[in-house]
Amino acid sequence: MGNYAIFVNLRKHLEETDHFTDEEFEKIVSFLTPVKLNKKDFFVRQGDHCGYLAFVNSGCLRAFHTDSNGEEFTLYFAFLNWWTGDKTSFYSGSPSRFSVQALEETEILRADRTKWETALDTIPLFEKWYRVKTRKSYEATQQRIIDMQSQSAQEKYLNLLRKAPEIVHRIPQHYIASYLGIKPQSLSRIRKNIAKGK
Amino acid sequence: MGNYAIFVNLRKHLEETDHFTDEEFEKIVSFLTPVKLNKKDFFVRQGDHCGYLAFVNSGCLRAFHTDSNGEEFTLYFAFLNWWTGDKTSFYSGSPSRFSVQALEETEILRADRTKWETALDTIPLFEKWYRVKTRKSYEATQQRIIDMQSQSAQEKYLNLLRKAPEIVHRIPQHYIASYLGIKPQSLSRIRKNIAKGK
DNA sequence: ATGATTAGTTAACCTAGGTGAATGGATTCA
DNA sequence: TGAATCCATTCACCTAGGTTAACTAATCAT
Repeated sequence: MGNYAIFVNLRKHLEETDHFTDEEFEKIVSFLTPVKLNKKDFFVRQGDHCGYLAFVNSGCLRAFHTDSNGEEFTLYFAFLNWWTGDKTSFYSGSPSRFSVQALEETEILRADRTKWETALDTIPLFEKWYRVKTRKSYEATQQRIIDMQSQSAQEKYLNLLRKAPEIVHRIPQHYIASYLGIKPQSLSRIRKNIAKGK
Repeated sequence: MGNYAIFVNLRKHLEETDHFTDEEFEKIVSFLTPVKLNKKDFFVRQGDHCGYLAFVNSGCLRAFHTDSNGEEFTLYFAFLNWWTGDKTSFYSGSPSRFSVQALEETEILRADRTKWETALDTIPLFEKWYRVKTRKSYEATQQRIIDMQSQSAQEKYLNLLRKAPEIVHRIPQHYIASYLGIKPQSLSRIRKNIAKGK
């Protein structure tokens, strides 16, 4: 089975919620393909079919939607131990509603549709794990809607700083702005206001 | 088994995606309790444990979050054939992040946690149905984030009118405003602008 | 029926964030 | 190593939507 080191994170991640036997884990791993992405490589482009899901093993990706005016909006950043890909597209074959692009050199474990289905069908614990995972993603997305609505841009930025400093410090500011739903100039202004004690 | 009429919608709803045998369907139904809600009754209050999920059989509910300033934001309206309830709270026992309140006299089919688990565990097709359903909710929520971000209030309102006229015409305007993320006065202004040809 | 809340509208003014343009620093790439 | 981008910042001005408050039309409760 060759290089196990690159599956260490995955195992730790899976075992945060469930305990998998070595056998089960090796089976899961056999359905995944390690892939390297260079900075700016796309994992999937909006409009294309998203044929894969990906587990982030190192590096960082950005998922973003481009609207009809060409404006980008960042849905999320995917770091170590995140899963990414447009599930709607993955499952139904519809065009992906967002792009996912590497912000730096990034290593992912890639699952294609048929392998994924086989994994879910043949490893009951994995299926259970995935069900809970999907539910949690749903909950996080619902929470994001609430947060988007109930906070000013400055509050959102300060909260991001508190809850995820690694995002703020690792990622170019114009992407942070696009995550907060504002323009880079506005983020600059907000940062200036914060610097001089609001 | 008494009154089957109130389960007709549920059956049609389930069979949109999967075909259930009479046996399976009766089993599912046996895990549900019909409940009547009067106008303004709460199905769950934000902060309380959400002990149930509900299928809407008639009437209409509103799911809304109240933020720290007391401002309400409507997450969605639940009509015929919608499911509602805060799943996070339902599954983990955490406080519900939003309230769900009847906007008119409403009939729901209510599932409590243990019954629901039993249904999922003992009816594989139901489990499969539920998995797909959860995924679709997730996708819809992700789409809502995209829409919230990429449209002005006026565009959101016009789109809502196009895509869901029954919402706009059945529901008091201040709730529509809170769904769009604006104040009732602003919705009035927008409606006036639209009336005089933008 | 009648007074009392609740819903919708309008208007004058305010503010957070957008726009466009200019500047300087940092990367990238030939 | 130098031209070309790209990134972050600043500023002057603009605009969508918020705020306050007044007025009217509906609903509701007794």
